[in-house]
Amino acid sequence: MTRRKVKLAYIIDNSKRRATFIKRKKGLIKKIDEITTLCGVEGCAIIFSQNDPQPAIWPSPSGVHTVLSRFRSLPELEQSKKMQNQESFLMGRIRKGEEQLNKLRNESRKKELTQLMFQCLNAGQIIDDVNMNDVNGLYWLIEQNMKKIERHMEETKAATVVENRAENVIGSVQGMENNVGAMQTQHLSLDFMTNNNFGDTQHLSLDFMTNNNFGDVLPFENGNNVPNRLWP
Amino acid sequence: MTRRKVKLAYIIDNSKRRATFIKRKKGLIKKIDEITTLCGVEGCAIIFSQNDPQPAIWPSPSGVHTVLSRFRSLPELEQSKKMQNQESFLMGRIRKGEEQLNKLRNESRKKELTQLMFQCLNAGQIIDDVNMNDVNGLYWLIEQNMKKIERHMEETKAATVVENRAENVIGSVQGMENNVGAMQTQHLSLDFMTNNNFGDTQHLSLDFMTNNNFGDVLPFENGNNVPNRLWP
DNA sequence: AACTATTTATAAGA
DNA sequence: TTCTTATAAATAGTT
Repeated sequence: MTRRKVKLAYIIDNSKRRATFIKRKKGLIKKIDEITTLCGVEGCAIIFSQNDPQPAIWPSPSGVHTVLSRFRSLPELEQSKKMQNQESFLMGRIRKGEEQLNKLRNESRKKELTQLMFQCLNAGQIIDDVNMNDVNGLYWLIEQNMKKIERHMEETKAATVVENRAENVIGSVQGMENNVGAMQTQHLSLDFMTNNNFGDTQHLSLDFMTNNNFGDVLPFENGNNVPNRLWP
Repeated sequence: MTRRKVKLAYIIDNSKRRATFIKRKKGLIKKIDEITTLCGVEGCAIIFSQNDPQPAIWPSPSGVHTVLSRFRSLPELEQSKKMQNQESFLMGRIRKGEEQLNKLRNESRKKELTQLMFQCLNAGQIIDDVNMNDVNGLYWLIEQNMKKIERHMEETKAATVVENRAENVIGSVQGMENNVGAMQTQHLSLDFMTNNNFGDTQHLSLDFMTNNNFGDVLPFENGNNVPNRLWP
């Protein structure tokens, strides 16, 4: 500074502050321009003025793109030890969004499967356009429901499953594996009935074979893995 | 600069460039810190060094958070005329993500409603824990399906709806409005049947009243509005 | 918006 | 590298 060494604190006086802001903003941009040119480096800056809700300033031009994709492609947030802050807010934001997306995808897939299950129950059979992937999904879903029911039974010590109105589906699974050369096939027969909360029960039996491991579920990001989507 | 006026161009000499980078980076951060403090303004900067794939530098700490949420809340990307660049790559990324989220939310809600509809159809009545919101949703869903069916009939000129295997639900809606003082109530009776692709049909009739406009759907971001979520 | 007295930033040298 | 220092740049206060 000049004429007087200024003390580093919020400038109360409105016009003075505004003037300073404008001057320093200009200087800042110049500095950033210089460092990028001199050092062959990508960089950008954002500044919001306070009363002026004027958007922001972005110094370097295409730099923003490069900077941010590089930033994004960092191996791990952990690597950001060298960042002068603890955590990148923006990356956090994106990560959060992606988590939400994954969660929603899982929920969505679960709903699809439940719907498919009910459709099958309505039809009394596996309906035509159910592919292997969906059968895996159904298998997974039924397993989950069974686990839930088992937990619930454990808790309530209820004698009969049918009276358990909290759950929709009970099932029994018998598995049998054959190894045919390198190809592993499995025969599975599912036999389940519903207690669909409205008094009536329905039966469905699935019978199929596959060369997939039924236990395989696709790797989703967050906790409760759901086999992948039914409809693209 | 000093000792000599430096010409603004890429510094060829490696060590010289590195030294300059370090010095100027430090200076830059200080400047940003100063402007934010002095002017009560939020700002941040990212710089990647070039050979050093060291992540980046983030000057202001919590500033990043505020800066970016403000940046996000800008009325329109169009407003970014003042930005010294054309378009924020990162914001695009975030916006895309949000669009995906919204789309998925809508799909998800639609699946919930479809499931609920089938449950109702199974039960032959509106099941107990269906709230007004869900009834609105059902109404909406049925309307959508009806529209679809109508469009399809239009296209195929098919005489009977029951033979239309592409759709699940047909319905008829009769509405009647009374204005009771300031409070507007509506009596609606829904009467619909399904052709659930498996040969059998099911009937459901809903009878209810409300002081909501059934036509109201909650404002979702993208296109095809779906009434809001069934389960929190 | 321009001016300048000073403070700051920093290129080059040690 | 780090420190020193001469000098270029930035800018607070003033007009």
